[in-house]
Amino acid sequence: MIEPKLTVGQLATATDTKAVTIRYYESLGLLPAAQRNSSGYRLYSAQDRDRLVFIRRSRALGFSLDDIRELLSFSDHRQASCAAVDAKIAEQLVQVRLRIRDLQGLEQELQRLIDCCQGGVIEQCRIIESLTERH
Amino acid sequence: MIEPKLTVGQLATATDTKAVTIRYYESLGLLPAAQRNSSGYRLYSAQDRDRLVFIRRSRALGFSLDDIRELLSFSDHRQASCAAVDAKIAEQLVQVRLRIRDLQGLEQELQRLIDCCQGGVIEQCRIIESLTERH
DNA sequence: ATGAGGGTTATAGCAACTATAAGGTCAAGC
DNA sequence: GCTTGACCTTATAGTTGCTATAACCCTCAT
Repeated sequence: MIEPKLTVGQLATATDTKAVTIRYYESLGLLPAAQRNSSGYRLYSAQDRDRLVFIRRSRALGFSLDDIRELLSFSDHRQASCAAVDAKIAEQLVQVRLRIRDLQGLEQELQRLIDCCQGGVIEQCRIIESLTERH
Repeated sequence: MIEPKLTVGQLATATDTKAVTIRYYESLGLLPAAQRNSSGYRLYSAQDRDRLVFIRRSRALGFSLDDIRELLSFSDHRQASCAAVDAKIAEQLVQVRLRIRDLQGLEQELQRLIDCCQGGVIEQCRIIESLTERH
């Protein structure tokens, strides 16, 4: 059984991406220039779909498109050591953890602000006051 | 004692902001058009500085410049109820918590990826494989 | 008077899309 | 056979919150 090729809209639906985003990735070279049918429509194979899934999964994990370009080039060198991949994932984990700590700081600050407001008018509102104080 | 006015660079230093950013805020109307000296240099009062501190503190808490525009307008209506301010902070807290949960999901995913890699070559690397699987 | 270190404006670039315009294609229903 | 609507094409501009660059002006110490 031959694989059916997908149009950009079908691929978009299949991968929960927007068609414009797919074309955007192509324009950046993250996806190869798609095959075209006789009237210029893009056609995608299962392999193209896999590559897009890879990109979207990586994006969902917080990698930048530049990071992803690198990850993709790793995945194209099937005989290379996977140490570099490992390192890249580990570094991303570090970044994510930093960001979490960051946000937990904000969370506490915001909670503190909410706690210190007793209602009433702005003039007496300790929130607005707090925001004007330097740290 | 009269207040000394600050130049943009001095204000920048005093508030840990960059001069360009201050001018940018002015261009957006977040800061009022600054007073100028005879040769066109911007001059800032303590009140201007307070407003900038407010903006920067709010940015540090993750508010967008649009949010901040709103917060500033609240703080300019000193007799209004602070309920709206409260609500805005509470909403931001919700968003921050969502983002934290999000990132904790990523954290686990990344950890899982790292755990499943046994070293070796890319071809056998379960990380790359995992990234190509749809969720 | 010259150079360093401020200041001024306008414009372009960054990431990762998203939106819009202006048009070509295709399958279905009448 | 024709129209309608949903798709496709490209190119360009907008989004957020800055940052960088260019090209110029001002001030002060040497």
